[in-house]
Amino acid sequence: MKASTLDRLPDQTYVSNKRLVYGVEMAQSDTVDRILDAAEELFAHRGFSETSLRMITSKADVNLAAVNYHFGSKNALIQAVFARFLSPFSQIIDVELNKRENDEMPPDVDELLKIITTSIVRIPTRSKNSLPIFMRLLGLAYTQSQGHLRRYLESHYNKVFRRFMRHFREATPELTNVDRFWRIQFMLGATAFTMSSNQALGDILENELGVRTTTIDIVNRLVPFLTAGMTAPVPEQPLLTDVTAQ
Amino acid sequence: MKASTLDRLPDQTYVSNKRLVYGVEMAQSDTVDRILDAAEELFAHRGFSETSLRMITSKADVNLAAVNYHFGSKNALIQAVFARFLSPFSQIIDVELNKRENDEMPPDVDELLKIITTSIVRIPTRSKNSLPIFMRLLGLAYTQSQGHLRRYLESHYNKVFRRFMRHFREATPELTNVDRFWRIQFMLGATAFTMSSNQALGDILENELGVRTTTIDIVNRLVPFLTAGMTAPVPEQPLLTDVTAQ
DNA sequence: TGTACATCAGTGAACGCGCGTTCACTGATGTAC
DNA sequence: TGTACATCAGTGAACGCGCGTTCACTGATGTAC
Repeated sequence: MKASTLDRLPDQTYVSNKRLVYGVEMAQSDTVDRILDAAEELFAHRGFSETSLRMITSKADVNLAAVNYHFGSKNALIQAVFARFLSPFSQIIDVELNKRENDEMPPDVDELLKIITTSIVRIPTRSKNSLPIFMRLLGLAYTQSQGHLRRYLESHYNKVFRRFMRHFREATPELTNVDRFWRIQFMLGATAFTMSSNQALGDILENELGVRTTTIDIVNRLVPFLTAGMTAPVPEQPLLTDVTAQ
Repeated sequence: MKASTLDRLPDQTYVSNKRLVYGVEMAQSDTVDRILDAAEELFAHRGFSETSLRMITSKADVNLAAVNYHFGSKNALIQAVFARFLSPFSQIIDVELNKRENDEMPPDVDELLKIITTSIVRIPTRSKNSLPIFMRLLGLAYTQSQGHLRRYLESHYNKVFRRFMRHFREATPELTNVDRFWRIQFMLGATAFTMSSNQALGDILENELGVRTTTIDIVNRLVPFLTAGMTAPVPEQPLLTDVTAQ
């Protein structure tokens, strides 16, 4: 198809000019992918409210109305950006958990974290920045108040999330449900935050110590930190007592 | 009402009516505080870009133009909201560190975290929600991309931050500079993120397990988690190897 | 002491701007007969 | 096979709206002489 198009270059009356870039025919509905690519990068760098459709469409080099034509609204575009990462991720995680559930020994905290990190690394990437962008988007999803996004994520990925939480419960039988809940939030926080400031933090470190850190380096440092925190003994005496009940 | 108020306070005939509410003289420029109170609550709940000056001024019950009259711009208002929390906080931290620097034993990681948490709790509060609001604002400061805010915080609080970092370095001599840098980011992340979703996470937990968690409860759980992560041994073998150098 | 002027805190209305969304329209391709 | 109509993927221009900011103005209080 590609070759025949090139062969018939003189009478390319069937193929629109827009689809012919450097003589190569682009994938069908190229526009949708171009919008998603531009949107995910701008969202990751600036946040959702701070990124306008005009920024996205001019970066993607498509018409302003194309976002509403293909996605319906800005909010639906935000959700689509997440779906493109999360659908393969949740599939990979499901496969991994299926494998482990046949084992005689249930995975411990360290192994669970390794399942997540290796699954993330295995998401099919579109560029070498995909991993930090995905991490940063996850961080933003948690910290920017986007009600529609929370509802969307909950309705689409709640099942795999709960399945994973069940494994965490089995891996930490010594924790109460409340302690475990908060420690999981701490883990998510350390991860989402670090990944969301990934680039900026890496630049600071390079300036100060002259060392370049890759996303994979950070993950390698993060896992032992999280494992230690997750499996730390629960102190008997609280540090602060709640005099004001605030 | 006006006459009887003035009867009971005969010496205050110069005080304007606006300053006399329920017979109590308000602090000077009541409007400024009302704006700050409304702004900090709305910023904490919705984020900076998502909160308009019209929301703030109508909640504070002041004229729309009053924000620009007293603060100059929306960005300057955001900075003022932070200054009201951070100025007392950095003073308290300075006093605490002065005390400890005369000790023969330098503080370890656990003690350093306790200094921070007890200092935060000691910030003079204006309402019983001040603590979660402050925590959430700190989280937003890190995760929302507000260049002006980062520059402001850096120029005003960099000194106390670096002083604290020096103590962390002395408390963790076994870590390389790079390892320590990233672990400090993990700590900041877990804290900022958890605190910034404070309210929402507490609601989820209450729904699922029927338990109410206060901000102080969360801090009590966070400190042992962070201490364990910060002092975890550094593994000799990396989990993932950097084949793609991404 | 009275008068003139200055300063301060606040106000109401308007400004221009960028936003997400809508709409009528086009031109290429697909389908029915 | 040719013709008529339908569908699809856009496009250009405009829409109304809410935004941060500005500006001329007011009325109370402070200061100088």
